[in-house]
Amino acid sequence: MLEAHARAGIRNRILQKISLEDWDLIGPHLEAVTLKERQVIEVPGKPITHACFLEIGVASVVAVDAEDHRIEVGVIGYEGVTGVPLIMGDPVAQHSTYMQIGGSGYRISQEVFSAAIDQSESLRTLFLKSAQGFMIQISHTALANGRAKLEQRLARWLLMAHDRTTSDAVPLTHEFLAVMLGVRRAGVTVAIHGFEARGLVTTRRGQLTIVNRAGIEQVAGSFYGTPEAELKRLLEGN
Amino acid sequence: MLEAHARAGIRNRILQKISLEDWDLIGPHLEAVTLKERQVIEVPGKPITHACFLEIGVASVVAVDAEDHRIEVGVIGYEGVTGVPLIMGDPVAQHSTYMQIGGSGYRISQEVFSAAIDQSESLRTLFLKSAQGFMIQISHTALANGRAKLEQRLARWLLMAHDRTTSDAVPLTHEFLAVMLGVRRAGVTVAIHGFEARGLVTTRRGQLTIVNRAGIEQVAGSFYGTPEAELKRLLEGN
DNA sequence: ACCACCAGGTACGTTTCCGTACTGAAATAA
DNA sequence: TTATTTCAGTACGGAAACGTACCTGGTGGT
Repeated sequence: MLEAHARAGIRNRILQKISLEDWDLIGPHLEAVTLKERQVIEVPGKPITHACFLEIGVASVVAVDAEDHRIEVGVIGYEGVTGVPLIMGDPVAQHSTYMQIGGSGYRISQEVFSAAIDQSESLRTLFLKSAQGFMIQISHTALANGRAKLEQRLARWLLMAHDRTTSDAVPLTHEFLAVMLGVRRAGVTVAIHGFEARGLVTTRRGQLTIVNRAGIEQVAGSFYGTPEAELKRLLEGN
Repeated sequence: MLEAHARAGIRNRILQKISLEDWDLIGPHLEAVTLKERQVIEVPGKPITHACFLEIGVASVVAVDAEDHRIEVGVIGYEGVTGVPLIMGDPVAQHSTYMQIGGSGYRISQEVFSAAIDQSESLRTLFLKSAQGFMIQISHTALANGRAKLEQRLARWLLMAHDRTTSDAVPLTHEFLAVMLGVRRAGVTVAIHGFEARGLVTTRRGQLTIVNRAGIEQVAGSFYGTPEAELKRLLEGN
């Protein structure tokens, strides 16, 4: 439950963009939630119970196929909302979604969320733009997966995570980074060593800290940036 | 222009699904078009002028970044419609879209298309489901790009093309297949030889014919199939 | 304090695919 | 027909990443 006057403290970009008139459809139905790392948000094939507006933390959206091949196709943080299929009118989750970096947010039930989108055109426009931004992110994941080297993909991932966290620390094991990128754990270890040697990051057991973001951006090259710019255009734009 | 009684001959799955009431918003504004191979449909960063309902042929949707890395993220045929961003309320193309296999279809101007979606909720629901299906396709392209071998990705592509064509012939050079998959032309040549040796396809200069579809499905494994099944669920419903 | 476990460092042979490039054959244009 | 271009076949060294596996040191539990 969030009163109109409480909106000041909100970080979530989408919630911020909701107009005062639309706020009644959403705000009063929000429930503050803590989201621990590994907490499951959506399960493939199962109904989506809530949409979740993240404030802190990073959620991973992972595509899975029938033979259990899996790879992360996108991440969601304070700039977006989980439950994209709901926006598209599909109540069923297609992907596995879970918290990769713990945090907090506000959630709203599927029923209220879907009804709000149906009722308010301006709300729908907003959420559709958010979904479109996410779609662009997925496209560029496909591009990076097909064209980029491990090192570039890792750099891209770190930047996307960094965008969505408040500190420079990325509290993740090499193992999890490897699962998300769809590569070997050992491959991630070696790549991180490369970053460390160049002074781009420092590491600790289960944690990695970004020291030179510009340097990491240079490694990622243009595999990073387009979805971020496009989301900005979609939300701020015109 | 297409009168209601002319709908019988339509192959496009989305047009087929438009209700009689909604048809007035779309049908009378359709313009029959021939779509030659390589014909450009959307250019990244430029406004989308039309949505295009394909009847025959296959369109490639290609993600491009600032350094001109490019890879195909999805294909569209008679099961869908080009101009997905329009459905999401974005008038600007993000991807490069062009005909990969020539054919024909019906197009409708952006203005009329967008207005129709705004006006009719049932129409919007239909197109959103189509867009959601396309998003799933992109996700699985990302999965295949990250996890599958060249041979599996080639098999997946051939199956997706085959689904969208009327004959078993795929009139494409190895060069174009390579561009779409983001691999070397020589790599495609070798992979096709493998298929040929196993009796899965026959080849001619600039053309490839599918002989044993089941065999190709076996090669692709579960990298093929999920988006197709999900689209069916979305459109045929529940 | 001890133990069990987990994260990470490292290694090695192998596979896959790349970059490049040359050749011949087929289609197209002159 | 001949010339030209395009497409396909093939080769070779090399880079990238894989699968696997073993070992060490940090961390948390009891």
